[in-house]
Parts: sequence; structure tokens; C-alpha cells
Amino acid sequence: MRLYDTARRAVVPFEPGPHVLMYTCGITPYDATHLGHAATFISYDVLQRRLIDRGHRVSCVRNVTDVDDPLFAKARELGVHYLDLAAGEEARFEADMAALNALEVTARPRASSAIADIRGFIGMVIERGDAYVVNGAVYFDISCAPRFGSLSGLGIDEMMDLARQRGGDVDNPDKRNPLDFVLWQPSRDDEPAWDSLWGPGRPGWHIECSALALRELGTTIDLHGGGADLIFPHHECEMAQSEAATGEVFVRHWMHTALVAKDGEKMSKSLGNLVFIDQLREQWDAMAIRLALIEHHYRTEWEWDDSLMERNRRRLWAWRAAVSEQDRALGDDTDNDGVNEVGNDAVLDAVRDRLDDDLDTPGAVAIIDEAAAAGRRIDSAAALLGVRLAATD
RNA sequence: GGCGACGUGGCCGAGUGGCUGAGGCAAGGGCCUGCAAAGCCCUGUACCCGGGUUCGAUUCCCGGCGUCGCCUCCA
Repeated sequence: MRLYDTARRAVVPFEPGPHVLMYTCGITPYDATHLGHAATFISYDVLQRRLIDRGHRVSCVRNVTDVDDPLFAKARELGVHYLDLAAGEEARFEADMAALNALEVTARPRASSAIADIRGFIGMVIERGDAYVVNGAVYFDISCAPRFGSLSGLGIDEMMDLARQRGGDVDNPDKRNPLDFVLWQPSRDDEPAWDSLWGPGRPGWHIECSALALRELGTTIDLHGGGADLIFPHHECEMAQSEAATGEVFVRHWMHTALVAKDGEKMSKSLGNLVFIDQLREQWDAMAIRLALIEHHYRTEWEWDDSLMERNRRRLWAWRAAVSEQDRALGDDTDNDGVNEVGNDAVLDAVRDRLDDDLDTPGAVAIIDEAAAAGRRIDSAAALLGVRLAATD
């Protein structure tokens, strides 16, 4: 199959071995799952389904960032322990994903479970001479990563200028280079702290994914995913520190999903223009929500509007009607069995073909729309997209 | 400023080198109806601008303009 690779800026063949190693950046569980999260993870879910369909074994790891600033801030605001807040929101997220019929991922490790791995990982980077310790903090030395910026397409000098202009943490006198980023940092008084060789503290933002990917999947992974907003700095930093620690290529293929907008702006927690999955589920069939997500291409930015759900409710209804009609026909006349199964396979193959072309889910949905209208069997094709048509839910 | 995406009828949104435009919403007309609602039928000189390639471009290429996203809170 072919997929767009962020690092190479082109649609390229994606031909992993029999066992595919996949890592996607998960959520920071301080608020409910919104449409943007769902769009991202359902994209990877469809990819995973097609890889399995092609005969691959897929190990997919999706972390949970339960040690991070926004989580601490929200816990502070609510007056609860950050891990209690995280556990609750994580459960809501998993319930949303299950309702949308997402496959179980192979592992969903929490950052808080990885402190020992993170300390070990930082040790590896320091031993390589690519990180340094100042005042209880560990910084990655950007000058040791000549390829830094290659993922996002930004040059070192450029990033430097921009970081200065934008007032990143460039004025920190402890850093040798304004772009150096934190691997380990001292905690504030009301933040959790773990002992380490460099003093008590907590991990930097990017380090958990590197440590977890290494722990769960090994030095080199086939595909790393996440929202497009993570390309820089998160994934850029992840790549730099991982390759520094292991000396191996970190990721063979980078895949990023476009951000979802609402009211002309990116949907985001800080803007508050969110559509939450659990609220949507109160009003609409979860499979209609899934259809509303996959009728968009993962690399095209799109905007949420209220007509989406009504349209996809009807689409789901049409697909279900097509299946039950076919079932009835089959029951009445078993001689038709073979013919219908052939129709099913043809639709399935057409959908496979669309998915293999840079995960063209809109094209796949259109094919099933047409097949349903023409009275052909669509259940296998719908199942490949993760759309459950049985009336049991 | 750099990088990326996008710019299709009132709105949303597919799609295509020519055979005139998926679909949805809105709007107008009609059928039906005691009235209304629902339903059904009909109605639309579209592809940001300027160059180029071409017999021919909305579709390909170049350059503008505009919108959105990323550029250390973010899926």
C-alpha cells in the first residue's frame, strides 16, 4: 500500500514486514475526548484493520500522558489528585473509542508507569554525550543532532531565530543552545517528583514517547503517528533523542492526521470550541459518528458542522437497510448465496484498493454508498472500515 | 517570515483535461392535504485572479491574492 510520509513529503510505498510496529501519540487525560482525537485515532484504526486484513500482525502502542503540565493544572483547579483525574478521563476515552468500534491497541502504557524507563533512557543519551546536566535538569544538546528539523522541514538557524522571536524558553541561561530541550526537570512544590541521579524531578514533555516506544516496540518502529500539531516540536525532539540514545533509525514512516476545525478555527482544548464524543453519543448512533469521521480524508483539514451527523445517520440507515434486505433474499433463496458473496468480494476489493491508496476512506465510503444503493452485499467492506451494521447495538 | 493544506452555485461538499456540474442543506414553484407538517416532483449560465502547456483547463505547471493550520498547551 501507499501512504504519505511526513518526513519525505510524498506518498510513498508502505511495505512493512509481517509484523508491523506502530506507535501513536495518545491523549493527555485531563478532559473528555473530542472529535479531533477521535478523527485521529479512528484513522489509525482503519489503517490497523487494513494491515491485519493484508495478513500482517500489528503491534500498536498508544501512550497516555498522565504526567504533564495541563493535567497538573486541571487537577489543581479541580482540587483532585492528578492521577485520579487522569484515570477517570482515560476511562472515558477508552469508552468512547470502544463505542466507535476502535480495535483494542496492543498496549496503552501510561507515562507514570515509565519513570524507571525514562530515567534509563536519559542515562543512555547522557552516556552518548548528547545531553548535559545543569541545576537538577537534563537538557538535550541540539548540536548533536545534525538532522534536527528534517521531519518538520525547518532548518536549525531558522528554528533558532523563530524560537527567539517567539519567546520559547530560549533565555534559560542553563541551556547551551536556545533550542535545547528538557529531558528531566525539577518539579514544583505541588507537582509529583521522582528521585533520579540528577535530583528529584519529573520527565520532560517528549521523553515518555521515546522511552515507551523503545520499551514496548524496540529501537526502530515501522510507523509513528499522531496529530499534525505534534510534528514540531514533539516528534522532532522525539526523533532526535531516540536516535541519540540508540544510534538506530527511530521511525521508518511518519504519518500525521490533519486537524479538525469548528467555527473556522482549529478545534482545541484551549479555544474551547470542542465537540465531545460522549455528548454526541447521547444523540447519535456511534456508528454514524464513525462514518462522519471516515467520510473525511485523514490528511485533509475539515470543519465540523451540524449537518454531518444527519447525513451520516441516513448513510448508516441505508447501509443497514441494504444488509438486512440481502439477508432476507439469502434466506429465501439459498441458490443466490454464491452470487451475493461474489458481489461482496468485489465491493470489498474495491474498498481495499481505496484504502491502499493513501488510506482513501472517503473513496471507500463512496464505493459502499453506491454498492448499497445497487443492492450488492456490503457487509465485508463495511466491516473492513470498522462500521458495525448488525442491529445489536 | 518559514513550512503545509485549501480556495467549486446562498451555504456545506464530491469530482473531472473536453462528453456541461455527486450529494446534502437552504430558497423558489408544484403535487398531496380541510390547514399545517412530513413525503414526493421540478428549478442552479459554479469551479479565486493572472500567465503558461494544450486543439481544448475548473482540472496540469508557474506567479499572485485570500483563508486555515504548525512554528515548545494541543490529536
